[in-house]
Amino acid sequence: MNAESDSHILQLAEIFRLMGDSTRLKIILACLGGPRAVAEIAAETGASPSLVSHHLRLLRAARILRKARQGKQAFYSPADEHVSHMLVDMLHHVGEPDDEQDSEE
Amino acid sequence: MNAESDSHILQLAEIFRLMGDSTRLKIILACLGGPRAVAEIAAETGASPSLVSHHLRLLRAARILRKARQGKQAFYSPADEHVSHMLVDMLHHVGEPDDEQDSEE
DNA sequence: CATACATATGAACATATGTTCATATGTATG
DNA sequence: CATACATATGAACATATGTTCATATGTATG
Repeated sequence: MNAESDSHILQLAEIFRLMGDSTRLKIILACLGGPRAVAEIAAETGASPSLVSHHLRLLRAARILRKARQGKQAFYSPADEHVSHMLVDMLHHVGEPDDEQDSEE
Repeated sequence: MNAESDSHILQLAEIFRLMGDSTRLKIILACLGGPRAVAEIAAETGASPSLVSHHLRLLRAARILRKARQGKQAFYSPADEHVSHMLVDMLHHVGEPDDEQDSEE
């Protein structure tokens, strides 16, 4: 495990950490369909605008979402396609039934 | 956001949460290559056997890794291919340069 | 059955983190 | 420049969580 791969692992863990909170994951998913205003995201996720804003700051800092101000509103959308694609894939995975084998105890 | 998709989101968030710790992510990656004993994982990740064991329990409970006892040792490997594939993909993503655009401030 | 080794577990602790509330900042409009 | 609206920010708090240490459990061997 060299320094470069270790750095990649840390980056990856950071992305997963941010996606590992259901409120934050819902916020990300709400933005997958295109630019969403903070108030829209709050309504769709059921979280307060303040909380959404806090999380959006983290997601933006991690380059998961990008921000675009337009008048009084701020619209957020996915920062790149890597994350979007992966999330769509993962949602499929969760939707599919497990090909699980035995499990002791 | 209906009940089913919400359940999927919670499942997905749980998986991400577990992968969102660098120690745990290293443990998972160490097992991608095939069955690894606890002591091996500890050596490769630099974590104590006790800590590795704690994390392995969580990863097993979440069906991310599966356990196979063989004599005194316990070997862990990926529970299914979904997670393995996704991790490999994600590592590629992190390795590739961003096609980032502008960013204010 | 005693010993040695590998792994697992529980308690304790320090620290990180999600959420709320109050308040500040930014932006358009009269 | 005052008002209204959207968003952002900071402090405070309760709770979750990663790690360590001591100890227990499981398994093979003499």
